Amino acid sequence: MTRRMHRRHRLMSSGSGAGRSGNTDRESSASIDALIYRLGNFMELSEPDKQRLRESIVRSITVEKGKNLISENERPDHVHIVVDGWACRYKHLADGRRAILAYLIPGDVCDVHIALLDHMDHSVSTLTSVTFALIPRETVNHIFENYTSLAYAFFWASLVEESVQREWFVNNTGRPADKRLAHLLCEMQLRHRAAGLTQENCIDFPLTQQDLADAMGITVVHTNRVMQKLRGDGLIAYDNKQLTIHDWEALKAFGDFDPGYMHLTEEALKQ
Amino acid sequence: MTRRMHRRHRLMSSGSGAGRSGNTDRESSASIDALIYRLGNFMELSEPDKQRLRESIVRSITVEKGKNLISENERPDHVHIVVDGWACRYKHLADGRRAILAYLIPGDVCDVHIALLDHMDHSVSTLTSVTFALIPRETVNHIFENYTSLAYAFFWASLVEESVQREWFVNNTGRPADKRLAHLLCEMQLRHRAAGLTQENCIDFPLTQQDLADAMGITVVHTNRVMQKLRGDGLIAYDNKQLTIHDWEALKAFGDFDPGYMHLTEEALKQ
DNA sequence: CGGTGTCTTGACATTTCTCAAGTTGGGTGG
DNA sequence: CCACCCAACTTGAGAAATGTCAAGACACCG
Repeated sequence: MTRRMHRRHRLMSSGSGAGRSGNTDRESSASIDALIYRLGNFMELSEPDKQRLRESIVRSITVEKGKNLISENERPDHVHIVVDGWACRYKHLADGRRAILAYLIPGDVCDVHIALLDHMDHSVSTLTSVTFALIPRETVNHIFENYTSLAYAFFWASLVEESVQREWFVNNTGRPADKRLAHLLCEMQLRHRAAGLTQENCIDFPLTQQDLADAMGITVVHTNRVMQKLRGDGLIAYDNKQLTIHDWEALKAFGDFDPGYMHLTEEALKQ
Repeated sequence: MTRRMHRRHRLMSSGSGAGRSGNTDRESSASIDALIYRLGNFMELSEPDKQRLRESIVRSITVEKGKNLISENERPDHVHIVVDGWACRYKHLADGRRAILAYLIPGDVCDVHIALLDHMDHSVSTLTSVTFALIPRETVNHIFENYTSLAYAFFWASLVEESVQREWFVNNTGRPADKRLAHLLCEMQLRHRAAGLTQENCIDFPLTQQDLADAMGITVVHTNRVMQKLRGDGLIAYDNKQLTIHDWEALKAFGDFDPGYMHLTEEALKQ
């Protein structure tokens, strides 16, 4: 009776990779492969389902660095999916600081929430220049109501995001700043790997120390010192917006990083 | 084409309230009204849907205080719903401390995750003696695949929980301990009110200071001092496991509490 | 070549932790 | 009914982590 879905891992559909960096013109044709790749982590999407997703995209837009895409309390008409670049969820604190709740990288859905909730409870803005693919809200609702397997896939993605949010909570609540940073870097490395955006132990890392500080809930000054410590200990290197993890096992151990919460497949973990 | 669901607020079905405290024998008949009440916050469930939910419950269990209900990495066979008492989600930190991720009160679903994910990424345990209603996982999957409106309702509950988790993240990451506690108490008061579990400005509050400390990521000692401060300032009173909020507006202001993230209806907010 | 954003450094202030020792209150066996 | 026991709550004093402020260094861009 119950058709169980098993987690399966598929390579991205032939010949098309989620844009690595810079602007290839593939993106302007609303490449949603990053999302399909990600959803495919949970279940194998059928060709018709994939096609359905691709056709749902009405257009794609590019937003320059540091701009608000969605503001708290709005109800956007479209669901946005990151195709290229880094964005973040955030809220403002009473004293004016910005609390970053999540980093969004290619394949991440910014706002499924608005398919069901009547307002955004946080904002989304870009940390680099970002390209988004847009699906009308009505289309998303239509998908939910007519294609169970796609609905499952979106629900799955949402549950995984919730799990990541819980781990961020644990990270910021229970670990000192140095381990906190180590843990965060481990996660970003793995998420990039799982999205096919990494060469070896190196990822594009265009964030400023302020961006990191706002996510970890510490000051820039302290972020700087903690970063120097990790560098000094030979765990990481950072140069020209490229982050290199010199000693993955050591960084993982130091940051108490256990990737179980990311719900990745075996393949994505090893790769 | 798209049938939009509007948020509606309904009183609990006649004559039955979510168990207030103590053990009434109503609970042993697998009262799931707390959940129906909660889901009903988003949309009016049809009578057949309500019936479907009630019939899904195969049994209810009572677990004594301080016991693990679900452990990390397990995949329980049933979805658990709190009917009476307080439980929590938590993870262990490397140094042995416990990080509480969420408090679960009547109407909260402990583990929908396992309908889609293959393992729990955190544990659930009781903070008081707790009664749970159980729905077999297979039944939940069946509901998802055959009753769109109920599936929507569960998805909605999951999105709201995610939103609450984000706010907990902001709270612990961006606010000092005293405001953190004020914010937490505001939330618990409102959640109880929205679940019909409050008289005036007073709620059952059976948590120890250790339970609070583990949720806020501070030590018991500091929790104690901060609590005294709120009491000293005349914001709250705490006696005999009853929490009284003397000055709601002041507590709200002090804790920067804005209930938007809870996605409650107007009615639930005013009441 | 100057300017602006980002990174880095130092000295001192504040929050929170640690440890260690009471105190209180409800429950339980004699 | 008393005596004691244990969990929970309180208190104090000193230590550690992180914040604040202020200034200088670096680097990229127009």
